[in-house]
Parts: sequence; C-alpha cells; structure tokens
Amino acid sequence: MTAAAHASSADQVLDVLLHQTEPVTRPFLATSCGLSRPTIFAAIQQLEQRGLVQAVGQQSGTPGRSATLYEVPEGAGALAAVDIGGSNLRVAIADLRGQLVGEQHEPTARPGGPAIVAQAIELLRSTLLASRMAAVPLRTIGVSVPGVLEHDGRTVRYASNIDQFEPFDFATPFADAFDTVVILDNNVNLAAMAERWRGAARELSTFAVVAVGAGIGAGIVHEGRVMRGAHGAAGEVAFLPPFGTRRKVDARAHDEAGGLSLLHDAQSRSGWRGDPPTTVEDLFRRAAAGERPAATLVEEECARIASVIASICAVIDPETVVLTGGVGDNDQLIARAGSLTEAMIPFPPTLIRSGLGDRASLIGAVHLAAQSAKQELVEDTSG
Amino acid sequence: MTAAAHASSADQVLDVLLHQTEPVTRPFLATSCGLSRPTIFAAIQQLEQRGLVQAVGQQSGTPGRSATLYEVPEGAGALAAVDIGGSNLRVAIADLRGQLVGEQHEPTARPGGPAIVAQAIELLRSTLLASRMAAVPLRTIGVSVPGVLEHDGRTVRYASNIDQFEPFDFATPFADAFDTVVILDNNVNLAAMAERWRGAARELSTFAVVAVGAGIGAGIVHEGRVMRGAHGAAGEVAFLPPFGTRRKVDARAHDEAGGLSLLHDAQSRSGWRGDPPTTVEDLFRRAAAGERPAATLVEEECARIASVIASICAVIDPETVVLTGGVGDNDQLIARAGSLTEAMIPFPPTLIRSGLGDRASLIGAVHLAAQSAKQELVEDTSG
DNA sequence: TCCATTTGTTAGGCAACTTGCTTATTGAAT
DNA sequence: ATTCAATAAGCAAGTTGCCTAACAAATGGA
Repeated sequence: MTAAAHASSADQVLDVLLHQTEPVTRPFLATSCGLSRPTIFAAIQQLEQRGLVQAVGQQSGTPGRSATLYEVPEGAGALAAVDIGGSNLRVAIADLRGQLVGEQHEPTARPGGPAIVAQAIELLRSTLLASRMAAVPLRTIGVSVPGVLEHDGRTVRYASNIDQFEPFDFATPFADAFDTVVILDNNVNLAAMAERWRGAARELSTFAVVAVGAGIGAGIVHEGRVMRGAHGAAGEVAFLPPFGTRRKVDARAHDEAGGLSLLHDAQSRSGWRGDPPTTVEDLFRRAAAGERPAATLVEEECARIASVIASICAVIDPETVVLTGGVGDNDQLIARAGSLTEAMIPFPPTLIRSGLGDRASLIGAVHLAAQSAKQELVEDTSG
Repeated sequence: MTAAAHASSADQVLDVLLHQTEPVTRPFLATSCGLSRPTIFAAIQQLEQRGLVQAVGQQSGTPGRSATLYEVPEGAGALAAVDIGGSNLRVAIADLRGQLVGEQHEPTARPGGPAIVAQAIELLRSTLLASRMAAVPLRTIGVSVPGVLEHDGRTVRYASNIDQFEPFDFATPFADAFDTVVILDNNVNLAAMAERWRGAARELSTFAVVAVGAGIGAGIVHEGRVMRGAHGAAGEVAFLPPFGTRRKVDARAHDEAGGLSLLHDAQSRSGWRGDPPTTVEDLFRRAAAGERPAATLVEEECARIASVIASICAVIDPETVVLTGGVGDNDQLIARAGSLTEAMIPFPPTLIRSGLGDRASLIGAVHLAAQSAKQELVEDTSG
C-alpha cells in the first residue's frame, strides 16, 4: 500500500554486485553504495545466508590488511532468453548478472505460435543441459516476441511474421515447461534496450534504434525507458505519411536474414547485367561500382531511410540513431543515409551501426530476464 | 553524493498539502501519506515552526472529536510567472500551491531581449504590488521563453520571435531585480506541462500538444516528463520531411494572436468575395459556407496538420493529442484534421482542444515555479 | 446523561543506519 | 627480524525516523 519500497541495504549491495564482472571487497561496496562498513557487513551476511553471495578469496598487493572478495556465485541462479523470429530461433543461458554461459540458434522449423514455442522449449532444454548451469535453478525466462504484447503481459497480437494471426499466449507454455517466471517483450523494444545495455548505445539515455530488413521499424528509448505508445505502436515508422501504408504490419520483422524487401525489389527489377543480386552485400557492391539498377535502388532506399530518420528527429531529436537489421547494418548505407539526413534537418543525429547485429533481441531478452530476476530477489525480502 | 534523498515525513506532508485546495485534517494526511498520526503530528509541528502550515479552524459535523484543519498559508511564500511572447507579455502571481492571485498582460512594446525583460520586470512589479501578496516573500520566478534553453539554464538561443537573434541571458535580470530564484523553460514545453497540470491532458502521462499559429510546433510528454531532445529540438515538427524547411525557426511562435501564417496565406490569395478574412473565425465560417478560396485553404491546412499528427503517432503513438494556438484551438479544424488522421494511420489518437488557450505557457511557468519552490523547501531540511 | 466514535498526545519500542573505537593483518621501512 | 603506517574487520553505543499501544479530550446522537 505504502508507495516507496526504499531499497534496503542488502538490495543495494546485491544491485551493485550484479553489475560487477569481477569479485569486489566490502569497503568497495561501502563507498559505492554510500553506506557504512558495518551495514555492508550485515547485508553481506544476509545475502550469504540466502546463497546469493560467496566469498571467493582475498585481495592482496595493497598495504594494510587484505580484504575478502565477494561475488554472486553461478549457483545463485540461471537466466534463460528466447528470441522468436520468423526465420531464426535463438536461445541463451546466462548467470544472474547476465553473463552468457550458453547460446544456440537454429532455423524456425514450422510457422505458427504453438509449433515455434514447442521448438523453442526443446532447444532451450538442450542448451541448458549442455551448459554448466544444468543443475542451477532457473529463475526467469525472458522472451522476445515478434508482435504487440497485450497488457496482461502474456498474449501477443499481430505476430504475422511467424504466421500467428490470432492472439497467442507465449508465456504459459514456457512457464509450465520450466516452472519459472516468464516475461515477454517485443523484439524491437528489446533490441533497443540491448543496444543500451551492451551494444552501440551504451551510456545513452535517449536514442532510437532503426531496424531495416523485411520492413522498417524503430525502437525509441527516452531517459532510459522504452517508449511503447498507447497502442503499443510507438516506433511504427512504416506508417509515416510519405510512405503511407505501403509496408506495414510486418515492419517489425527486422531480424530476418531472408525476406529483405530491398532484395525483393531488386529481383523484380529488370536491366541487370547478369543475374540480379542475391545478397545485400552484392547489391551494395554493384551500386558502388555504378551499376545502373543497383545504384538507383540503393539511392532510393537511402533516401527513404533518411526521411524516416529525419521524421524521428523532428519529433524526438535523439542524439544518436543506431541502425540495424539485414539492410540497415551496413556502413555504406549508413554513410549515405547520414549525409541525406543532414541535408533535411538542421540538428542531425549521429548515425552508428548496431553493436549486436541480429543477436540484439536475444541480448535484450537476457537483460529483461536479469531485471526481472533482480526485482524478484529484492521483493523476497520486503514482501 | 548519495543518491536517494528519501523524502522525510515533513516533506511528504508538505507535498500533499500543496496539492490540496481546501484545508485538511491530520488524520486525512495520515491516510494519504501512509504514515501514523504521531508522525503527522510531529511533521505538522515542524512545518508550523517554519511558517509553512497554519491551523485554520475545526472540522465539524462528523461524530467524534472535531479535527483541526490545516493549510499552507498565503504568507508562506509567493510565486511569479512570466510568459515572454512575440506580441504579448503575460505575468502572474500565485501562492505556493500555484493558485493564481493576480494576472496581467499587455502587448510587447519593443522587440529584443533586454527591452522585453525590462518591460516584464515592470509589469511583474506592478502586478505583485496590486495583488494581496505584495508583502509576502517571493520564492521563485518561472519564465516561459520563446527559444531553445542552453544547458546552463539561463541562456536562450533562437528567440527570433522577439527579434533576439543573439543568445541572451533571460534569468539574471529577473534574479537581480527581485533577488529570487529564477527558472526558465521553453514556451512549448511549459504549455505541454500546463495542459497536464490544469488543462486538457489531466491524468495523462504520455501525450503531445500540437500548437498551430504563426508556425507549427509540438510539445511531447512521455511518462510525465517533457521530451527535450539532444539539441532542444524535440517537437520541431515544422522540419518533418513532407514540409521541408518551409516554416522553420519561428515554428514555436504559436501563442501569437497576430502573425498567423494561415491568415497571411489567405490574404495573399486572390478570388475572395469581398475582402479577405481578417480573423481565423471568419475564415472558417466562410469555408464552412463553401466559399471557394476559404474552403481550399482550410482543407490544405487540415491536411498538413493531419500529416504532422500522423507522423507524431508513427513515432511515439500518443493516446491523446491536444491542439492549441491561434489556428489549432478550433473545433472545426480539429474535427476535420481528426478524420484525415484516421485515414492515415491505424491507431489514431484522440484529438482534443486545449483547456487553457493562449494562457497555457503562463500556467506552465506557474507550475515550473511551484515545482522549483517545493523542491527548495524540501532541500532546506535535508541539506 | 451516557455512549460510541473519532481526534489529540504521550510513552515506549524497534529497525536500520550511523559514528567511534579496538583488534587483526598486511607490505614496506628500518 | 622488528617496527610502522595503512587498511580491513568487528564490536558497542548512539541517532533517526518511524511505529504501536494506550489514554485523554471532544463531539453528535441515543
């Protein structure tokens, strides 16, 4: 009922420990939490009893008594992440800090929510067993879904990308199979958070991720929070007026190696010297060489992307735009789209490539699971 | 250095009191703060000693002992607000809760930052003296400026609207004249916050305010926070690709009764039956009657506005868009622009008129001053 | 008049931190 | 080897900020 949870000292300490990659000392925790050493001592004792912290040796080399080093042991819990895409299924296992200890992917076998979820559960199970976390309790599964998440946090709509046209509950099958907390979010939102967590947008609190692949979509982060929109449609830049509804519902399907609409357009043009290009790299190479239909196509695509970026800037003015997706994750395109953008608006953003490529949504799902697990570990004490 | 200020009980109580319009009892404060009665008792005692709370009678009518009623007295402090516009200068005096006790406006006499600031100081002084707050200490002045605020919080750029082309410090003259804290923000941002505080967007945490007047600009609020953008250019929708840079720097000059670009366009068209329209109302009336150049102009303007709204929706998907400004604050335009928007995107927002009209930025400046004053009253105790 | 009810006030207590002190180690200087 | 300065570890008492419990005071209605 009362508003503020007022994170206790143990929670603060755990929070700091989960951000660390190396073991740390109690005096370090004291200064970084702003608490006194006795308080840290008590907090560490509590956390040790709960198995969330372990002493792992002594610090040496400095004058004075050597401090005990502590870390969150791998046995404290495992996280799982699943990225459900139209052509690829990715899973990962991580420790509570979000450090990956196992990752696998395979082509999507059959379309449709139930089939893909069954495949994902199998793949996740085998990846978990193959990892060194097989015996560790699985705390949370984060799932990246290609559609709009309803307010119940379980049901996904408009996942046309995987031929799931009816609303489908992607959470319960995982929860039943692994008897764990399952948390879902949209793939573009997760990709955006992943870029901020471990990708190209580290240290940025307001930016946009533009994914160009089968369609075009954007994930927008404002002051560290993903913009979702009233209808879950924030970032649906395929609907921007200059384009109308030409490329619409599948706009979020940005993680597909096949099905790139730019390649599709290319193959339906005539006038190629030899065969039409079959890869994005080939198309860009031929465009750079001045080959006629290639150069025109690339220039048109860059203009479209520049127009989308300019529109995003006119509305939210991000400092940085991260480009990703099968088409977008390309230096040549970024350079050209960047100079076109600069001609359109007086306050252009910095354009950078994704730091994570097509693993962005998966990494985002790991982050989601890590956040959720942390929150639950904190709520254990107060609730 | 340490992060959380962890609002003390007195701060919480003050916060609740500042949101109340009527005096309240201590038991009410206890339940609404989630604190016990003894704690409230102590907090009220502290606040009374600081002159921030006063007993103002007894509650009666209910069974049981009658409770003492408390409120923040007017003597606790005064706030001032200034809205610097290209054609009008507005000032207001309010109590700490933001309740207006005096308001005046007059046409801007001469352009340029220094002249307008001098005029504003005069007008503010006379308004303060004429109000019943003349003897009350002035805590904070909130100023709405027609330009981009630099990171120092004092210097304003691009105030071309008032013929101030060089960066100018709008804060120091007020601070010197009244020996008080002065806080500035952009007029569109303040108008947006005002709509949320006391206008059409009450209870909404994510929405956009689109101002159509001399130009077109937008203020965007995401989860209760105004989006500013990396260059202070968030909401500069005049730069959206379909329009190019046709209407640019003066886009934020939305509060001007004169200088409406739609009227300007109208007067430069030929083919009017009689004189061209001189007011927006006249133009819309003649358009509704089917008069030729009027109907075309209005339809074009509505299409432009719908396109801007659709672009905003494709990027941030707000639930509601508030329309304001000399042209935008008009039912006929809102109805037409609304139906055009619905044809452009599948997740249209609700369009509503401003609840505050051309006083929005001034009300926003009052809000800004009230927030700043509250923060300082809180920091007094902890710092 | 008495009573149920609600407010006002005091007293005591507890949780979560703090500061200040003593003790235990450690690397380097003598 | 011994000593010293520096740092960590651990203990004791004090402070803060809130709570619950209990009771006194005031009020409308039976």
